[in-house]
Amino acid sequence: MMSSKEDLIKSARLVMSSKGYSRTRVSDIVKKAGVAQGTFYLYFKSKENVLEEFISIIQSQQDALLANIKITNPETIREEFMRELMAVSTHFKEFYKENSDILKILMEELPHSNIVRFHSDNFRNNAKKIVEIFMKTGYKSGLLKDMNFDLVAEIISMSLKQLILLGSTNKLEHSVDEMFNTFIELCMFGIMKEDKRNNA
Amino acid sequence: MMSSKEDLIKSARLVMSSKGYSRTRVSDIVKKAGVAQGTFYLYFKSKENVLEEFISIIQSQQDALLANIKITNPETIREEFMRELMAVSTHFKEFYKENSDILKILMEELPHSNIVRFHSDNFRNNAKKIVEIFMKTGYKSGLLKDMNFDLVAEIISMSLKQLILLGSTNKLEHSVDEMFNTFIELCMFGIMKEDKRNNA
DNA sequence: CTATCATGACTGAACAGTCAGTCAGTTCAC
DNA sequence: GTGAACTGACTGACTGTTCAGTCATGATAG
Repeated sequence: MMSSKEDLIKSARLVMSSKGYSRTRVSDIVKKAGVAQGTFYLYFKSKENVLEEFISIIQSQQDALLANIKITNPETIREEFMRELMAVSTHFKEFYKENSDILKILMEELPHSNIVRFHSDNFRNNAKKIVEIFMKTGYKSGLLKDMNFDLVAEIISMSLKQLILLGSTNKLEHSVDEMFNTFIELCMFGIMKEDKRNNA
Repeated sequence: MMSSKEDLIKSARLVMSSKGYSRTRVSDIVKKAGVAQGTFYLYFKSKENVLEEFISIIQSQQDALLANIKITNPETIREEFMRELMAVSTHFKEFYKENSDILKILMEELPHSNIVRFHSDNFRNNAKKIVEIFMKTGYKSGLLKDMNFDLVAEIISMSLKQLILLGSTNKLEHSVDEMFNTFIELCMFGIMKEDKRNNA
């Protein structure tokens, strides 16, 4: 048996991720949850308060994600490095799959809602930080090129973000998993043939 | 001397790209344009009609972009290929810079507005098509690896899209130009050192 | 005089948020 | 064991506001 609050959150995730926050009516949410309009306001101060609820869900999920990610040690060999990269990317994928609906809602509102903006830096920076630490480790081990890692981390976490949005918008020719893996391969090796590179 | 309609479009670009379509009020637009509420409806059937206006602006700009892009011939050598790649990416950058505000508005509304969705496939496919043709040409010339080019084109155009969004949201530590160039480098060569690759 | 362009007060629908009231369930006094 | 008193989750009709869109009227130019 689900509580009314759980019903409401579940409905809000569903409706808001398909219609977007602004277009979603409180009446849509309560109708889907099968409760009265007033019940909504027993559990949420306002419509916007739902976003805060979402943020706290993401924050706790993110803590769990970070706890699972081990940073490679600097003496890592290539095989070890690749194995750990795969492990990290698998954790990321799972996190995104679990929360793609909420993440989509929050990211769409990010530029327009002060509440979301206030909390979101935290998430973006954490994603970026993981990528960055990972790359610096790879560089120290002599596996990666010398690049502007801050910049590359920004680009990679930005693209991952876009993948999340696409993932919840279902009209994809390729699965998110497939895109995720290819994206990582692309970032690691590029599309240029290696034997042609030294001609430059 | 600007016409009222030009004023209104300029204002709509400004307000909608910062507040988003749903949160923008017609009264915001007319206030910024310095005309009365009724004047808006002399030039636009409805608020939503502004989006259609935006779409037609993008479509004509896009036609100009496509006209400028030459596809490399299959016997291209590496230097020629890279030069053409740079030329294409420069054209893209200019197109994005010119229209980033409108593109941001349309992309945000894409999952929620039937009007935008209806027209947007066109734009997304064209961006993807250019990337794809370019890669296939590179592959035929023996410069690029054998990959799932449809998938890679999807990923690259998706990331470019995200770059546009970031470009109009000003809170960036790196310039869009810088990110754009690094992104292309990343896609071409990856971050992995080439001499380590053959160990796999 | 007629056309076109512009105005801004007005309308009505949609919506977020409220509140007086219902009712199933629980406590407790006798 | 009965019923009176109490609780609090839940209801949905209601309210005040916001806002897209209208229209009667005014200004200006040819």
